[in-house]
Amino acid sequence: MRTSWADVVDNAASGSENYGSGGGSGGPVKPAYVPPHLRNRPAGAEPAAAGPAIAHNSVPTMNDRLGPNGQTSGSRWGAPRSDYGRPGYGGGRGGGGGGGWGNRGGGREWEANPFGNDDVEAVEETKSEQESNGINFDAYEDIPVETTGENVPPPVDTFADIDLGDALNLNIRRCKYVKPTPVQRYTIPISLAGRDLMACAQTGSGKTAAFCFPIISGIMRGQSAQKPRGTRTVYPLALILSPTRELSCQIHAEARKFAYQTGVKVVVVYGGAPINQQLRELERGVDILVATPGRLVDMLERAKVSLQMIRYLALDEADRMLDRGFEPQIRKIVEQTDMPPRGGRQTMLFSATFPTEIQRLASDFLSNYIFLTVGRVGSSTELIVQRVELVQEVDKRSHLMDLLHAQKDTGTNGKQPLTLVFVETKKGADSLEHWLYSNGFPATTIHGDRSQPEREQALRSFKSGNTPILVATDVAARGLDIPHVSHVVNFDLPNDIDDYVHRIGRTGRAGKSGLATAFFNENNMSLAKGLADLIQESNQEVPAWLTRYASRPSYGGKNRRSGGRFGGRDFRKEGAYNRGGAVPVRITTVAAVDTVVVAVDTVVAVMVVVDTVAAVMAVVVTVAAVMAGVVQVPPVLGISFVKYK
DNA sequence: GTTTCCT
Repeated sequence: MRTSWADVVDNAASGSENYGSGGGSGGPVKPAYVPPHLRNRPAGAEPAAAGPAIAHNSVPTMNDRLGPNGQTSGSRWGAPRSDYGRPGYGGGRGGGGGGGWGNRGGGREWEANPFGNDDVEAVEETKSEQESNGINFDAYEDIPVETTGENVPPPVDTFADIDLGDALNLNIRRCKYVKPTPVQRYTIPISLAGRDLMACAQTGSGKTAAFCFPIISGIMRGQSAQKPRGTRTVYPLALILSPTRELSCQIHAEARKFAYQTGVKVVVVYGGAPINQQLRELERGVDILVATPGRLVDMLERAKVSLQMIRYLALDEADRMLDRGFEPQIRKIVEQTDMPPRGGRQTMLFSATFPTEIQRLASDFLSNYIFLTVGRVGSSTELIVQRVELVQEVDKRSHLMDLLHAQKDTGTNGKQPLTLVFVETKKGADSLEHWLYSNGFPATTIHGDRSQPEREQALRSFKSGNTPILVATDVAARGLDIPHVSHVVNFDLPNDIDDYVHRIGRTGRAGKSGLATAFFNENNMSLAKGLADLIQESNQEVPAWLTRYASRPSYGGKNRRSGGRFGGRDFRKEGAYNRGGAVPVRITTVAAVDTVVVAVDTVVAVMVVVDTVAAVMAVVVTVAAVMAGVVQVPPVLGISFVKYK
């Protein structure tokens, strides 16, 4: 039987004091002012020849790493690498593309243009579309930011302030990203400085770009060691892990845009799809590997992939990746493979939420990291109008139908707005979808019992508006960037307030507003306090009945918020025994005040059960002293010390 | 009690 710190903490259902918000990927950005020197440039212009928009330092090193085939890559900043023997990158289809790129190499492949329109000038042409697809930067004004850690690099105000490289800068313009979002302003300099990072930022605030840009930039400019040769094993330089297949696909699609014509190759692997096809893709070259944990473990065990060259590790939805369900696989990937240890790689963890106990776990993977929170608790969700309605189980369906009927009339252009309905179980999802469909509502469903093609079809059908109602389990709760979701219905509320935060974060993205409705009844009492506090912190009115439930001690449940502070707190700052960077003793109060879990590091842990608050404090002080080597263990209070692993 | 994550 496996026992770990994670299990202890997780089973303990500890009360934590942490909270964050947000979590998503970069959405579309408001087209805006293009400085004169960037105007009228041929879209496909070879940056190295066209003259950099940003003065790059003249690093005298060549990117001379060897590709899997042993060819030398002659490229550095801006220029496409030829280390996979690719041919001319072909400029790009459609208007404007063309020139410059792709006069190198002579290989076999053509890099598909991930952009619909390759013309940088389109940035200006689409100014009139601001309202429809722009990030509402006004929504990001005055966002409180907290950073902790040693020597935190200062934020930047514009992409031009960052030395990302010509090719990447061009892609940023192609993406119509004009100005970095707050999380990007802070994380990109931190990442470029080579620092490890734990970042909490709001849903839909642009985290994907925040970790992709520095990785791509770093690989473009990086000195690289020679990859081992003579095997069919592939050696990615960066690994991005995410908790669902669809999210990995989404990250891959985003990253491919950012990496277009940089020579940096991005590949995604995930379950439910033919593995041989993915292996072939890998063998054509991979710098950045985006993966779900299961499929990656499979490939590692088959020795198809080696992590020994990994320079960057990013965990998206990092708190989910380190909770009980995923933690063993993540440990296997990060700690039990040939991946360089922490300190030997750069590790970046991102999520909208970061419970304290997960921060503790996460610190195992980090080295002298910077902790960053962007966004006040509440500001993350102020754009999302939250409604909580008292609905009994038997009334849920008819109540949902009322909501759907009501908003049918509010749709624009004769189209019903997109509604995402979360349920607790896979069976429940199928059953609700069937019921909706037979009642004349075009719905589809996404959950883990459906085949991967079915899941992807459901998502496409929802996005396109063909079936404007999507019934989903938590597979769709995190990270997915689905434009135009105007309403999230928590048909069944989740057990964890953090899951609620992520679910409602599927609407109100990129600074837009959204609506979230929750059906609350006696089965959700444990969520009452968390929900009431969250709504309160979002400056919205809490229903009186919910306040009453929340104030009942037995129903209050845990409150993971940190007193209306920022989106999360660096757990290193908490407690009296862990000041400074090192963490001599980690303490979690569990459930009630009668249980304390103390961990000294990942190897040794002690569980102590006592019965009064005073005893808890006595134990804490004692254990801390013991661990610090100050005193011998006294036989205090009949404490049982359980050592494991 | 559930949901993700290799066949």
